[in-house]
Amino acid sequence: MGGNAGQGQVRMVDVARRAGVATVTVSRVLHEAEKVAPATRSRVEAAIAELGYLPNLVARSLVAARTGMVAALIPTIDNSLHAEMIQGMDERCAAAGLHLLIGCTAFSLEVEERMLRAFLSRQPEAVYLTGSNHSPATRTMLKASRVPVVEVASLPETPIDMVAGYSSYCAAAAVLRHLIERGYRRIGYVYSPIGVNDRLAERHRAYLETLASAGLETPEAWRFESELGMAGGGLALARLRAQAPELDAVFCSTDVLAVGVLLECLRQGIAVPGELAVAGFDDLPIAAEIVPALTTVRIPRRRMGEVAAGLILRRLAGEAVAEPVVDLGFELQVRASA
Amino acid sequence: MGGNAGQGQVRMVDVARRAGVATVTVSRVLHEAEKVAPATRSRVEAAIAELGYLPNLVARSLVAARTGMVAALIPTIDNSLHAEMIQGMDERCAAAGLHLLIGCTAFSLEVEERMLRAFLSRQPEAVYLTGSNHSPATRTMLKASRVPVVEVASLPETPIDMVAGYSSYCAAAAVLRHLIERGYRRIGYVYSPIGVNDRLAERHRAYLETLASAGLETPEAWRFESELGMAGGGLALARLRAQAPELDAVFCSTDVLAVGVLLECLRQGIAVPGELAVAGFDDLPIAAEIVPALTTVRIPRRRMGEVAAGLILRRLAGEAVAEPVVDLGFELQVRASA
DNA sequence: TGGCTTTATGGTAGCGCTTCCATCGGCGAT
DNA sequence: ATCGCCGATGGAAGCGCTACCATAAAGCCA
Repeated sequence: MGGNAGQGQVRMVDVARRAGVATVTVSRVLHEAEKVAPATRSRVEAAIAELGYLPNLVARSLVAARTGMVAALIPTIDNSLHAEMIQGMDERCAAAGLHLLIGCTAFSLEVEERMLRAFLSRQPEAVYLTGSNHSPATRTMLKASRVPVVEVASLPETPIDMVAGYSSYCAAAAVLRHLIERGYRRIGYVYSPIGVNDRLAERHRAYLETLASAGLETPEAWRFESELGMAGGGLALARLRAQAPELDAVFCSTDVLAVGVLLECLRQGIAVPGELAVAGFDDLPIAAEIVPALTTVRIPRRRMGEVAAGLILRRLAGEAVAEPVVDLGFELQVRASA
Repeated sequence: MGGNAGQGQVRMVDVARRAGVATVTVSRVLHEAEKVAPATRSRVEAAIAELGYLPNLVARSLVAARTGMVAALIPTIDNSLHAEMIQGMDERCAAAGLHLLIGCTAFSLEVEERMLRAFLSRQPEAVYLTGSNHSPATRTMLKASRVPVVEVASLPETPIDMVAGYSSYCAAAAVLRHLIERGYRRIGYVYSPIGVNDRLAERHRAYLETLASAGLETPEAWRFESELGMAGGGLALARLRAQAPELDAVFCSTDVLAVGVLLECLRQGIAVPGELAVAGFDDLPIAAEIVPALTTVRIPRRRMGEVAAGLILRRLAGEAVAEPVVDLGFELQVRASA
């Protein structure tokens, strides 16, 4: 028996029969009510209410070739950054009657490809992708499907279609330049495993290049790769203090690590920023609250989702999108920690 | 033009033509490959690959009366608790080939009802609902649709169908009893607006009843309702210290507020737990890291999602679910703050 | 009042796929 | 040699709905 309604389902014919009209009239009441005589319309509406009729969108989608669904692929849902982007996206989409089909790629291009194949089979009207790192097959499928695509969070060199992002490189460089301006010269780097995450790769590059171009050193002993999570930040700090006690500042690839570093400093009684300055990336809500407040860079997470939705909606409305690549920028947040 | 593929779409007939077989044979290669002769099968598979054919799941769903989709309604995605539950749910569902259609109700029963109506039109095979507070119309629709339903996070008195939850009342009571055992007698309460959130309502009740049954007071001046967020917790602490300086402990309806309280204590130099004990609810990752570490109660967020998926999958497999209401319990986490 | 448009409704085809039943060789059993 | 059966394939119907075109009734102008 498992599965949905099936046999018991009320169909449009049932409503039509009850109201004494043809099915096409019921369909019209649903979509172009103004073209139906008031008396007929209310009879149909009554029948709909009495039978508790819900139109079958699967059937409608098949004939109308419009599903009203948008496929979104994100690394994981339980990551506040992506959750907020999707939240912004969903609010705009829901308002336009578009529903989100969400899938998690677990930071794997292969999983992304497999999920995309499955999702495209569902005939979404647009696809939301995270970042700019995608497998060739993913790109091919997307091109072939001719569905509008938005890549969110990066600024790809070769965008698939549309983009709502920011430059991780520039944002990280801005934080690092701030540290340099403040006089810090021995700046360490704490980061989580990069994997296929192009944003983390960019931040890494920004760390190396920005310091190099300022004539500063970046020996390997000043870097530490740690599991993502506050505990990871704490561990990283302990290790860095051991292997590179000369550091006067630490840049973290994300606030989660930075908060871990800050809390470890609190535990060990290391004065921030006196003894060691700390800077993060993302501007999570806790950044402004923690003691000392964290210097970081705010990225427009919610806004990226909203803009992504806007781009899709405009495209679906048939409008040409003049600027398919939108750079939402970032904002340096200078606080007490650096 | 806007919208998905349409005209250019490769259909099953195209594959059939190319492979020199009937469409039904292509369908068989896709679903019951063993019934097709090896030679034919590889010819069809070649045609599929050459044309980049993706089956149209909308059409398949219509005839098979199985969409392979599960509708999930949560308050917001950008809430780590719900995100983790959904993450657990999604992992299990994805493994079984079920895709999640996610909608945000923004803590409104009316929005929930509207979204459910829209989602049910898409013929989901199951519905995931948050909490146990739903409008009568929501319940009616669900019953009429005969779709398996799981309510997650609460233990409803009158479940719609299946449940994967825990008791907010018991969990909050456990934290409060711990505070009482530790000798605290003047226990305040910081909470976020309850609205339609039955879990928050239960915690509130637990606060009043647990203290009362221990013979302790709960004057109104010992409670403070604050916006959700760390800043809200900080504000609440400041207010409570002003209006009720006699408090020796504070219980917070969620760790987010508790962390706000803790950080405000740090800022104001209030000794925790010496001067004031603090306890939270949820056991967010930061609870174990913050200084002092937060005493709280861990709820099985990810597990609830997994169990919810398990219940749905068993039901869809046609198995009778003997225990449709699963209580996942909770774990008191005693740490330094109380 | 006739010929015209306008408004309200219905009939029918078909979206892309799967399900059911029919067909057709070929093979072993009698 | 004949029958029956099975494995492999195809034809056709139809899932529930909407798009398109047809039709009938009602209004409008000269």
